[in-house]
Amino acid sequence: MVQAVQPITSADKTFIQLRRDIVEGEIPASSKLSEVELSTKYEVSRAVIREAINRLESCRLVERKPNVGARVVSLTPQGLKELYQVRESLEGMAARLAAVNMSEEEIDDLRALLDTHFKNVKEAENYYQEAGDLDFHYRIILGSKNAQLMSILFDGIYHLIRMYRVQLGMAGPRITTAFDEHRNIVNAIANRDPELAEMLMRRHIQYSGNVHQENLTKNSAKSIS
Amino acid sequence: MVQAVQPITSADKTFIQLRRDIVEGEIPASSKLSEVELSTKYEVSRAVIREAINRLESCRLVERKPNVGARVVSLTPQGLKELYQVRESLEGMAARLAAVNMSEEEIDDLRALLDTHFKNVKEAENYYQEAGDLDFHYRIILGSKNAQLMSILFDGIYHLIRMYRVQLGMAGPRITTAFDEHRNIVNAIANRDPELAEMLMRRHIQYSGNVHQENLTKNSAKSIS
DNA sequence: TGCAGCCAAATTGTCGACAAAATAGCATTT
DNA sequence: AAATGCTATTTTGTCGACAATTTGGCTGCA
Repeated sequence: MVQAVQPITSADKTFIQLRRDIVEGEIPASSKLSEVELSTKYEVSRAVIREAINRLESCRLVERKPNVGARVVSLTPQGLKELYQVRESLEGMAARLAAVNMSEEEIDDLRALLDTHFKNVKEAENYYQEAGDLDFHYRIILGSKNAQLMSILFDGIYHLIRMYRVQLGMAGPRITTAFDEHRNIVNAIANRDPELAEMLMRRHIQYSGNVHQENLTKNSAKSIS
Repeated sequence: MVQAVQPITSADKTFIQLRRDIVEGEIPASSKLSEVELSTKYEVSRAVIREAINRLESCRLVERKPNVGARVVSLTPQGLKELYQVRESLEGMAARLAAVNMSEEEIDDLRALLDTHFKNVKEAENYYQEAGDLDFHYRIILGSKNAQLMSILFDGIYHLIRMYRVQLGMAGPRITTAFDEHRNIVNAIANRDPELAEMLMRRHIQYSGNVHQENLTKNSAKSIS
């Protein structure tokens, strides 16, 4: 028996499209979201747009004021810092839980993934870089087997962080060092060492967060001058 | 000049009312939420109900399937466990950040609060217990000065945890020991010791989580027999 | 009896219209 | 000229109706 694909409503599609446009910067940060304007642009009724905006609000990608309207959130160094703090905490916990809950098979797959990425990265320096990093974190979060954790990270934090990365052009170098960090984390998980796995993951995210912070202040200084 | 109160829309009120009814169990767990039924019950249009349900979904209090409808989430031991794992992680981080970001005045206030609660608890054993505990955690999360953290905890996790507590009747005793734990956490924050504050907070939540877990399994065993 | 397909009822998804509120511009006053 | 108050316009909030989809039950057939 084939699993029937879940039907996607118009509101779903509009939400996903809108989210994409906001994250990728086609709808710029801090800009106002007019319901009528968007409903003509995306060719759906205002009700659909309203539902999409509501969902975007609960992702914290837009902010709404009653009777006034919705704006895309504005990007601030403070905001990015806060995001990374939450991410560090949650993914640290994810690594801790993964060290307990991941199956041996999942761990083997994760190792294989790392090898593949390593080869690809050596060949085409930074093409696979972001995708590889994402894959890695994605699997560990899945490995935590904690639905709340997954929901908060995948539906919320990750889109926000990506928004910062795309719009402030923060392609962290750090390729080879990040790779060693990834490998150490997998080893900790394979050794069923939750404390170490958490600690390594938290450090790993702290480092990448710091890099982004620096890029951000550098870039905003540039754009001011 | 007086700060104007933010206008509250019908959808806001309905959302808050619905959330209350779900958390307090007046709308039982796992029950279906019919839009027409609710719109007659709360005397608002279906559009308002839909918006409220959408927001409840992003709080993870209800689950929706396209073209089928929304159900209140079901309460499972696994679900409670996952919630406490996330809570431990996030509030641990909150305590860590509070140790850095809370002002001296806020710390003094927190100390005063603890004293007040201690007296009240001694007088009327468990009346102030829950409110006191809530107050304490609330202030530390505020003290983190991290908007993401606050939003995830206040808007999401806390209502869900309360739902479990109310509906599965988990009034943890643990009054005096919890008090000592609270005091130690405040001391760590006052000493500007982030690592210790985080560790103590995480333990504190682990303990209370364990108590609730036990109550839960006990109660569900009871209700089965 | 069991099962497949179909039909009817109920439920959700979408839409356009109206009501209420906020905003912007203009006139008036000091 | 600046500030205040009013009015017109725009924008959001709410509603009821229609369309699309699912669900439950019925009929007919093997």
